[in-house]
Amino acid sequence: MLRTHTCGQLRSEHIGQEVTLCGWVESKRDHGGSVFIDLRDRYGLTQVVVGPPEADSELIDTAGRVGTESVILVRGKVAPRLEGKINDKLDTGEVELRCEHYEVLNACPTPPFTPGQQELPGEDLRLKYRFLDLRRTAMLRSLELRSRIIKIMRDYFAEHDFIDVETPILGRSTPEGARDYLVPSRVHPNSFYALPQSPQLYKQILMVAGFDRYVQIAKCFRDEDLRADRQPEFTQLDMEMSFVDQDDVIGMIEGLVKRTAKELTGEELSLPLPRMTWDESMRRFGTDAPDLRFGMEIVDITSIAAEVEFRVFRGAADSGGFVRGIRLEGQATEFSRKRIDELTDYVKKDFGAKGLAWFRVEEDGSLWSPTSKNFSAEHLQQIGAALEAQPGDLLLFLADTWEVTCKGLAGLRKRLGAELKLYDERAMSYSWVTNFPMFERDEEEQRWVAMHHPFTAPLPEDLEKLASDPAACRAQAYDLVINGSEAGGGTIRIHDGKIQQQVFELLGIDEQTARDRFGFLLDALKYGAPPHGGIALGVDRWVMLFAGLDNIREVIAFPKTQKASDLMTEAPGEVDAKQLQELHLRTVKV
RNA sequence: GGCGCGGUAGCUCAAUUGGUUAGAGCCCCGGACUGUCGAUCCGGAGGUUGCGGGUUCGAGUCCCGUCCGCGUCGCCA
Repeated sequence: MLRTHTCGQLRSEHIGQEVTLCGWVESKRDHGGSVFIDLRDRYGLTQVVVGPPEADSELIDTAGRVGTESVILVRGKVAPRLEGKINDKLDTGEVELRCEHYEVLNACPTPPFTPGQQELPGEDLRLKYRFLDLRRTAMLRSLELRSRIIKIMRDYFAEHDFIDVETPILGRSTPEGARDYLVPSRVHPNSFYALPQSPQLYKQILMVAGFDRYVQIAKCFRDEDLRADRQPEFTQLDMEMSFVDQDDVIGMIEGLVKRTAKELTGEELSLPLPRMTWDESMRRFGTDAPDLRFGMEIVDITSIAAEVEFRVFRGAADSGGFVRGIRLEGQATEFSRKRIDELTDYVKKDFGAKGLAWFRVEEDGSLWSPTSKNFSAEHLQQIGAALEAQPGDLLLFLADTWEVTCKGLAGLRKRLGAELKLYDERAMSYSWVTNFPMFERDEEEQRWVAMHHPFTAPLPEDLEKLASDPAACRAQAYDLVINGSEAGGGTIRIHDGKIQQQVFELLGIDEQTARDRFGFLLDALKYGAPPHGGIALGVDRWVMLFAGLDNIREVIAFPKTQKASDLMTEAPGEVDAKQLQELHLRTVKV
């Protein structure tokens, strides 16, 4: 080692020792007669003093000219800080290193930004110079946290007899689900591998193989548009268990959640975690991933709306739609017309709502709105009562299809919850959403599509609905929700070839197609498949949520931009004509 | 693909209704300084206002196109 200690290590007990430190020049204070250098490495910051009597004027001069972010080595004795000069902002603030020997290991030209600077540079710059950005303490902490979380996960599953198995990255494209990333085959002209969207099929095969408990920290790839919490390549903790039901899988994960919460936040969670069915979640929160850190639940007033004169409400109710609303406690006077117009714009543009109806609750408890003359006093009173309105509240309503009211109100609730700071940002909320529907209707293509994936088992009591009423058929599927974010999702799988066949039929996958695409799985299910199920946890999201961040890129060392490029390596890039030729590919001008 | 925000000095930002030579802080360069820790003081350098076109006597500012970054909807079994 070039060094004897790290920059975060020295304390008063080291006073008098001769030590060598290596690190980056975080900052420099040049007084002419002596120079103070803050030397930084991963472990901390130590003040180095280059001055008399240890250093001669030439050394002082040299040190005074060192550039920020240069890598240097300094040797000297640890000395106490002068009387009253202790820096309690630093762990090493009681001491300093009096430099006797100084070496520049690598000089740094003026960097585009420095890790220690006050204002955070633009994100594009941070991504281009990620090696500088990663020197920032905040990035270091995020990635340390990530490392800790992954270790907790690995330890936990190892203790519970899970086998860590690696599954292939080069696989076969499965047309269901997200868009695949494709890799052309050199050996097989016109054929392509697909990068895994998840190790789903492999882990089921491992269950058939009798592995009983499988786990993997798996990279997954989906060629879909990005979001603040979504990257095209991401990490899942993927697991699968045999001879289990939904409660077994949930119980296993709850143990992990409890341990993680305990180790990271010190919070002692009481299990089991709250559970809610999908139906209930949509009814109360309009989303399958409700943020339970605050209330502001959705209230349905369709039955009242059906009676009123106001056309927007009655029209929605008469045409099979819904009128649902939320209550903003004490916000009547806080929300100007302009602010309400902004919210109206938001629900129109983002969720296709036709408008946003609102009422102010007056001092006497009566409801007022620009449209209140279209309501009888009695109806207004009923609406107020339904939402438990108090004087000073603001009530917001959407009158639309079930779907639009769900999405719009869930959007409003999420946005307003954050804007009005209705919850403690450090608070964590964990819960399960269960009993998802098996199928969704794809109106464009006029067919059923699997809500989770085509291997999801229906609830035993809904088995006959597969044939009679697919829309009402519920699945043995469960999502873990943390702070309104989907932090994981899993299912019990179909282990019966006949039921699998039935699901494929319903999805419009005929026997031949099923055989072509999933023949190996159907074979495996035939040759002695145990009942099995599992879950995949979004590792990046876990880290993001436990770090209290709202952006997944902050917990990934080398993330991609919204257009899926890497600004540092400039991936993706063009390739040589020769490479294309070997792959039997030709590009087309766009 | 839609909607929205942004792009001005190396960095973070400002620039009135379209009007003088596009400013400030930080950084950088030179000088001063025996204790600073956001050092201080003096002086200085630094600009194709993302790119292309248009309107205008005059464009950082208005219009059209385009590229890039961010947010969001669609999308994400």
